[in-house]
Amino acid sequence: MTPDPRELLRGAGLRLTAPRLAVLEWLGRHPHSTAEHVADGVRERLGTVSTQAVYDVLNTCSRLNLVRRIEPAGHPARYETRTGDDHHHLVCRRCGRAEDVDHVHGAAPCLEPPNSAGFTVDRAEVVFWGLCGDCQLPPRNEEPPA
Amino acid sequence: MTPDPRELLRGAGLRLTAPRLAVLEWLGRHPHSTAEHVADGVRERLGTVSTQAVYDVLNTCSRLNLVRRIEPAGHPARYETRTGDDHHHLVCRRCGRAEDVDHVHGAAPCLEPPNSAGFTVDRAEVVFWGLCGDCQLPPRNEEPPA
DNA sequence: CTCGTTTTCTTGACTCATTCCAGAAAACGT
DNA sequence: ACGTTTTCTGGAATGAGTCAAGAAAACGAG
Repeated sequence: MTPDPRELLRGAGLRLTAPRLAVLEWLGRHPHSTAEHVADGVRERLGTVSTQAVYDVLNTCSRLNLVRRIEPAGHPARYETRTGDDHHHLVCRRCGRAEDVDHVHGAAPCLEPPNSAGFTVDRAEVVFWGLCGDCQLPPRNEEPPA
Repeated sequence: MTPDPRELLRGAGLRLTAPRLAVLEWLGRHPHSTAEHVADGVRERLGTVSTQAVYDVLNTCSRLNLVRRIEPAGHPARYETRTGDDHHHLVCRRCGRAEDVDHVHGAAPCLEPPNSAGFTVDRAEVVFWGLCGDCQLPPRNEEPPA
């Protein structure tokens, strides 16, 4: 289902450039990467790419909804190509790792804009905080109880 | 219901200091302030207080659950003294202003930790994004349609 | 396929919110 | 009143991301 980056870019009226293709392809394969991850991945296959170029691609594509940006409190932003469905995320409060969470109850459950004090609500975001598998074993002082 | 800062600090085993009292009092009166707001408010009544002191107070109190920190994506953190109940927030995506939202449906609706890929989920956070009253009038080019 | 225009990329300086550090100054138990 | 411990000050530093100006690619027309 991972759509061809070429298609995506054309569909959005963007020029096809090596950095863009590489970023989208990388993200398709590695969802929830940070900008730094993306930069690394992209450089691995293209050689030299400026950090700014990566941010440009990421920002442009976010704006056009080719990618979605997640910004977990206290961690650098992460990006994914799964857009369009408003799925939620599971985030590790220690390492920032993120995973997708499909809507729990059939449709949008608590997404009903509440009596919103003058606000125009257009989206509800749900983040489940916890510890990922790797970060659950942190008490690394494993002295056997006396 | 706003509890006495003095009580709170003592209850948490913290020393009573001018910056702490001032921060807590300010926050009680101005929920969802940013660190900068708090610093301004505190200085207004104490004269000189270092930025670091404000952050220290805020961090210490967050850790001890005397205050709660909200970190809306793309905006500086905001703080409030309403802790203990897991209410949600309404955030203006333009100016970052935040308002409280009591649980929409009786209990926690989609707060059920999903089948969490190895994660230990301990909290669900819901943010309603939109535009606050002041930010809804932004299209300031009000040419009448030709 | 060559040119010109427009978009994108590179480089490097810079911002902002926040933290780190070391020493000075307050709290408070005795 | 004192000494220990916690907290505050001042200033440098960090990390993630942005801004800005010029060089380099895309691509549509000829």
